[in-house]
Amino acid sequence: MCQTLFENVYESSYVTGIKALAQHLDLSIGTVSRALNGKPDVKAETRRRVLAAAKELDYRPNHSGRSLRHGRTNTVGLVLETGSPSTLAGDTFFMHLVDAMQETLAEEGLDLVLLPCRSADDPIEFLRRHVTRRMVDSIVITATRRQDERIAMLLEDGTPFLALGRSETPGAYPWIDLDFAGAARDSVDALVRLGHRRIAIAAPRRDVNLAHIYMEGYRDALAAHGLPVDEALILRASGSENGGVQVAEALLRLEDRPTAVMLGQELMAIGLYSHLAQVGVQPGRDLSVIGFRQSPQLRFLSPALACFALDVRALGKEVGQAVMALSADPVAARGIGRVWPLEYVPAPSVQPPVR
Amino acid sequence: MCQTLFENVYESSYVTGIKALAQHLDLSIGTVSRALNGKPDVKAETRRRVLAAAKELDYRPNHSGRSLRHGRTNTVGLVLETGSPSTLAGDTFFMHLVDAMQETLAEEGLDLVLLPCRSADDPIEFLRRHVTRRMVDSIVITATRRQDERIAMLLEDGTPFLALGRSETPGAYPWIDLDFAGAARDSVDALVRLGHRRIAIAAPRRDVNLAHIYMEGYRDALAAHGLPVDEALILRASGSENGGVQVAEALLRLEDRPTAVMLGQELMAIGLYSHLAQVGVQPGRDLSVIGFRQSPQLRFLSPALACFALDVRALGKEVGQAVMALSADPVAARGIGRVWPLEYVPAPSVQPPVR
DNA sequence: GTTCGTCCTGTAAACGTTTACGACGCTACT
DNA sequence: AGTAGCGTCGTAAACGTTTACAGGACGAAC
Repeated sequence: MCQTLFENVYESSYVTGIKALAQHLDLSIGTVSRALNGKPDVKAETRRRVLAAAKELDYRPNHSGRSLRHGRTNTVGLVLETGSPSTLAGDTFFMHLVDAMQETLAEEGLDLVLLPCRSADDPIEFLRRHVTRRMVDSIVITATRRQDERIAMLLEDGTPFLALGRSETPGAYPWIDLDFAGAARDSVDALVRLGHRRIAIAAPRRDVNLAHIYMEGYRDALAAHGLPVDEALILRASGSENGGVQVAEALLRLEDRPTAVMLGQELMAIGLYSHLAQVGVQPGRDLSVIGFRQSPQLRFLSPALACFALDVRALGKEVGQAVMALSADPVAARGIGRVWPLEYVPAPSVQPPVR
Repeated sequence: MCQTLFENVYESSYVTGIKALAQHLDLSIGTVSRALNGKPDVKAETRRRVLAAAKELDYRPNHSGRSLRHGRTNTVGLVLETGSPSTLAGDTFFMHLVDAMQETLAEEGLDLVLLPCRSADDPIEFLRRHVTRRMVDSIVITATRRQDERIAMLLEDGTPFLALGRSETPGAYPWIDLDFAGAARDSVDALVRLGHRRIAIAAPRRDVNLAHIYMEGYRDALAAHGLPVDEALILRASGSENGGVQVAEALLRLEDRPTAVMLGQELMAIGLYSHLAQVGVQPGRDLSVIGFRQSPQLRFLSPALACFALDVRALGKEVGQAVMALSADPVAARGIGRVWPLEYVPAPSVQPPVR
């Protein structure tokens, strides 16, 4: 029976993949495929045999073949920028986010791969190469800029994508971002409630998006409390530890020193604490400090730093679901725009000002 | 001319990929492919036209199709464990390593993708799914264990792989690892030279490989100096900041307190410093401390921590080259086993013991 | 004028899957 | 008895590429 298959045995000396399975079972590859994929029109006994043989021969379907046949790869890519110290990269926060994302995606049989984009790479060319008609069928971009050409490119290209971070690039696209404005507002509220009036703020350079929104929340909150905005109290520095040092230096140089400072990046606190310690200024007592995101690296600052907590795993799941919605209904997904809440966590670094 | 192509135009209303290019140019897809891939047997004028049209139509070859045709994907995967605080994940060190790796791989037209393996995943099943006959044609595993079943599986499977970290799993396979033994030796040497005799050591749990080698270097170096090994000075704790706290507590509990401690994980220093500060013990003066790897998170410790520096980018390039050697000559590559040097960086946290 | 070579191009098979379709045997109904 | 239906399975096309091979045009050499 089934001579064609025996012919194949003699034609190609070494067969592989599903064909080998079919030969071994003396079935057609079509039937084997159907059995493996749970299609209804296959006898229970046959399916059992196929599954057993697949396990025995350690059959694993070729990803390229499968992707080529369906129009999709069942893989979503998350591009992260190596080299440049972005908000997300090089952070346990990020690892947990990815972990939770993957958990959600796995439920739908989707894989997640991280695409490291070198700082030397052109981010546009990088996306072109990877995304469209390539390894992944949808993509998550991180560390969005206020003007982000990647978004314009992806929109034009029609590639399903999700932005982790807002942007002012025109067009409707799905994004999820942290509530920077809310964090700024809550910071101001907490400080004003304790009696602070002169509140400094530090944020990274202008081109990164969060700085802009964080600033806006700061101004709005001050206005809501009827307080003036003193431009001298608005400090610019990089978001790294070194930026914190610069902020501390700038603060101490001010003639009418503020009684509190809020930091728009979590790592700044480390440099700030360090420099304050050198000059004998104690956080909390001499200067109230509110950081940004909770981070394991901040847990050992003394006195403990007031900052904002968020449920990373829940965020990761939300991101994962948004990505899946992307594939399911690209049009509807374009309406997704979600601000993820940050919860203020009081700590001794914030105290009433000394008069 | 060329009626078959015109037939295609009317048959399928919407064509895509190289076929669309061919139609647009009124050429066969074979010729177009040859022109794009720089094959010699194509007229210069034709090649020019094809290249121009490819750019105009923004043609990007389908990865699945290409991979299916060649037996390879031109992609190497690096699996990193999310969730668990590994040596590499969640670290700017790691990002720089990836950056340098990618730079090297890009020269040969290879892509690098990061495969996040959830802590909940079975690492073996994860590898099976991704590596063999799938998205990547070679793989880099990180955070090797002393007994690592992944290595055994990959060896048996025949998948080209590189281990970032040694293992005692039998078999010849390529690996690159940091010189933990050398770091331990140099630490002991530096401390003994200053007059320290009772030197404590802290390292993570036994199952991770580096701890074992680090310990061995410690014992050997002590023996070389004719010093006894006091088992009470060998401390076990996790490699995290919390581990450092535990180490500090254990140190202070010892009846005959050592004058120095060496830490097998860079993050430990943070917790250690923090706890020492709480009880008024000053690093350097009261207890000399040598950390492990340099890390931006340690830069703001005071007094500055003595630790070990390494050229991350050079290491990344070495890893990249090793991966390429893997594909070129799998047999020869199995001999690769490289210990990457660590350079001792003195700092005020190490001083002569007070008598 | 035939033959040979060179240059260029088209043809078609192949990579490993999935799936629409048809074929076959069997049961059960009219 | 004929046929409709169902269950099961094989066949073959298709996904987008690459490439071995063949073939056509053309010029040069005999």
